[in-house]
Amino acid sequence: MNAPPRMTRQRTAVADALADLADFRSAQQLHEVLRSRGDSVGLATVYRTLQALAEAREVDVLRNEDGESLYRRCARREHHHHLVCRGCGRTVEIDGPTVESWASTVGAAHGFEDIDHTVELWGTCADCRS
Amino acid sequence: MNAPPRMTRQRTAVADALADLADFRSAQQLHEVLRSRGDSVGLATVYRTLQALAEAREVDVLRNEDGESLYRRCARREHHHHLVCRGCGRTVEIDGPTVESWASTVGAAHGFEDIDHTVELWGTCADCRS
DNA sequence: ATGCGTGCAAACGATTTGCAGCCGG
DNA sequence: CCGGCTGCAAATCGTTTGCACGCAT
Repeated sequence: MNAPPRMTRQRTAVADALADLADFRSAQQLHEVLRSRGDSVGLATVYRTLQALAEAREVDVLRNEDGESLYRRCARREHHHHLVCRGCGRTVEIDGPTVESWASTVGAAHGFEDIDHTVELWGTCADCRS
Repeated sequence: MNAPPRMTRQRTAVADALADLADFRSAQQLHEVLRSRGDSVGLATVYRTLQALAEAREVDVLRNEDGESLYRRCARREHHHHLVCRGCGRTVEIDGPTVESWASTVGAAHGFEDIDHTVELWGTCADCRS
């Protein structure tokens, strides 16, 4: 059994920041947010905490077009997809229509197993356009 | 107007390697393939060439789960998706069903523009499983 | 000739990790 | 008190870039 994570000041700070922010943010951006809030936390700790949260499925992770990891505390815990603004990270949770079953069907048809799929939408939101 | 690329030994070597290989490969893997073939090419040149080929849409690029870029010379030039083996990069080109229109519809519905989408399937092929 | 293309090594930027000290349970 | 957490700095690692030289055109 994994011991539950310790409630440290830093972990709380990161969790709080994620709870407030509604958009996908990089570890570095979160680190900056924390710093400006006064809840300064070491960058390495931010990375470690986000990794832990992601593993515990408490936050969603995805990679932007530059390959950076972005994190976000999503409303629904079930599997879903996102429409993310390239500029500010603003996010809209969306339902992948039939994607799920389609994915495993196609995969199986070609002899592949453990099928996983990536379905994300990127765009520019109204604010970032003006 | 952009001048057409010069036909150098290195560019030819990279293009040939891509033509032979059917699977998605990283720049470093290609560099190694070239080396073992005897067509040694500088790693930086491999990166630069792949970048150029990608820009010219002669090869497809996608990021694996580690954020590395993988390249492949796809059969069809039109937009399509892939089912890629996590182990060996073996690839099957697939049609995204209604994804395209679905993407822009959803995007527009939320006030987003310049919608782009990522739809890729990852799995383990029969060979990599045995 | 001309300047794009190359190789090499240094520079980069995001992320990870080693290690000594701290503090939550 | 004890071992997981932290912070910091050093180490990774894929990828990019500066620069002097070579070669395709």
